[in-house]
Amino acid sequence: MSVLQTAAKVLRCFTRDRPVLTVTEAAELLAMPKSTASRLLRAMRDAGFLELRADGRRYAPGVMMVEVAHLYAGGSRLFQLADQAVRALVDRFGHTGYVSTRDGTEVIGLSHHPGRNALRVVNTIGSRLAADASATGRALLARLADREIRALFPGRLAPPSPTSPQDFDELLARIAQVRRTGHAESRDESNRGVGALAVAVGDPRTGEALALCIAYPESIIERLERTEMADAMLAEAARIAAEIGDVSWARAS
Amino acid sequence: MSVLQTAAKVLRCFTRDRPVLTVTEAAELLAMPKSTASRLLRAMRDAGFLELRADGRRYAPGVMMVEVAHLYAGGSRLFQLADQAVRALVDRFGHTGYVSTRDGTEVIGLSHHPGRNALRVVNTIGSRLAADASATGRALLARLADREIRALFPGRLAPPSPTSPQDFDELLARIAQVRRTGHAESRDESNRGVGALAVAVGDPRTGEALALCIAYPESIIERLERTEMADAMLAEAARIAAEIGDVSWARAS
DNA sequence: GCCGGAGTTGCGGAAAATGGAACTTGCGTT
DNA sequence: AACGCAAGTTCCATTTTCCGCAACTCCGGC
Repeated sequence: MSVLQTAAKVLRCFTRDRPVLTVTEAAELLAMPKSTASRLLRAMRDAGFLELRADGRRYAPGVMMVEVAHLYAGGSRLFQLADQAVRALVDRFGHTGYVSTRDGTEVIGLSHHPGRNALRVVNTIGSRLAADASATGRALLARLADREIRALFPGRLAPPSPTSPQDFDELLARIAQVRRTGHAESRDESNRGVGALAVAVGDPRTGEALALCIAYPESIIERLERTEMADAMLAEAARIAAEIGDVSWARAS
Repeated sequence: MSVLQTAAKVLRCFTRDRPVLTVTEAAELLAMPKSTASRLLRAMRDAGFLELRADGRRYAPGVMMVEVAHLYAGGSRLFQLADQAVRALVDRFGHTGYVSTRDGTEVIGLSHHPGRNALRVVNTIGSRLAADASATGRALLARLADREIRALFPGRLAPPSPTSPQDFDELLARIAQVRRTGHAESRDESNRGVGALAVAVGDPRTGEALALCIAYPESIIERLERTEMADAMLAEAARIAAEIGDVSWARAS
């Protein structure tokens, strides 16, 4: 196995709950000799992937990661349009918005625009949610064929709340509804008390797809506002689809 | 030279202007044979550092980078306090705020909070500014001894505007003023028409230091508001210093 | 069908990573 | 102050990977 693979494994050891790593922790987590871990972490630091905290023992991700990550979406016109659209929606409605992408059965936040309301979702960028149990996820899944979706979910679903799809058939039904209405909706699913609307946009040529999402406290939302937001999101998505040249979108809506 | 070093060099090839890389580009930029570049990029993709765009030729940073980058600051209590403080300042004054750190003679944005005003600095996270020619940079430099600052700037300064320090002595003078007042100020320096106030906070035990910064359109700012903001920033910094246990800060103010 | 640029693959020599064990360091205990 | 202990580093022979060259494939344009 190449060093790069191992280095990537090290990076994946970092989590919200474990933002720093010592040599011993890394060695245990990756089941490697301490000597290997010691040299690897040092090499990663020398290369800029990690930095050594001032105590001299704990390693954390390096600034280089921040610099590079920030360019992740730079090459994607789709992302820029999506991000701009979400910003406009946030400005207009005051709720929190974000742009996400799908990776297998999970969705990952790529950008985050806190709104004016009280919703304090700590940090959605870089964190993963189950695709079946979130509006963003179902909006993105709706772009796949049922057959492809089935292939993604071989096992049983693990619904985090009673308002999430409880089994695969319910997931498909919810997704079918997304295809009809153009938008996905969640209430009280991965985050308690939080509702969300999501719309997917994509570039059919590249297969790239992103979801625009607006999240709000379930308690303060009115049906009228929700309808208005869904319409506004669809309008933004249509604008983006036209700009990108996504003809399939026009068909769907 | 280890693969990690080379991989890091590849990652550093990505910029705002070149957000994707082909095998040939990478080979040219890093002066390596195409075969090496080809295998390296593929290995980096297999490990998750890069992803291959749908055209099958262009590589871009991978999602993993976003995930890891987001944890960069998670291990730092100082960063969390600083970010929170900046958010409060942005809420109060409506201008754009950010948190930065210093890397040699440059400062790098770590978090970014767009304000309500019209200032549309596209994206400060992950981008670098000259430390000598920015408020954040001078605020952070002021924590060093003059001797250390001199060691950082061996050559001549390259002031980007007439309001930046034109030579090393002027830089030292501006920094001395930062030490007296506790805050740094810039006008029309790296960004035209933009003014900024910055205050540094740090943990003397670890040596870690960050700058809080508020940026605003130079044209709309009143002297009174600037004073108020500087005071508010100093108050936040003092709160953070107390929380962290930075006694040196108390001495400076 | 040919050309040229872009990217990949096979091969031997060269360089690096690996794991075990011995060694050093830092720290709290007795 | 010596001791024990855990964390981390260094040494070294072995194994694995990497490197650069050159030959090769792939694909679009002419």
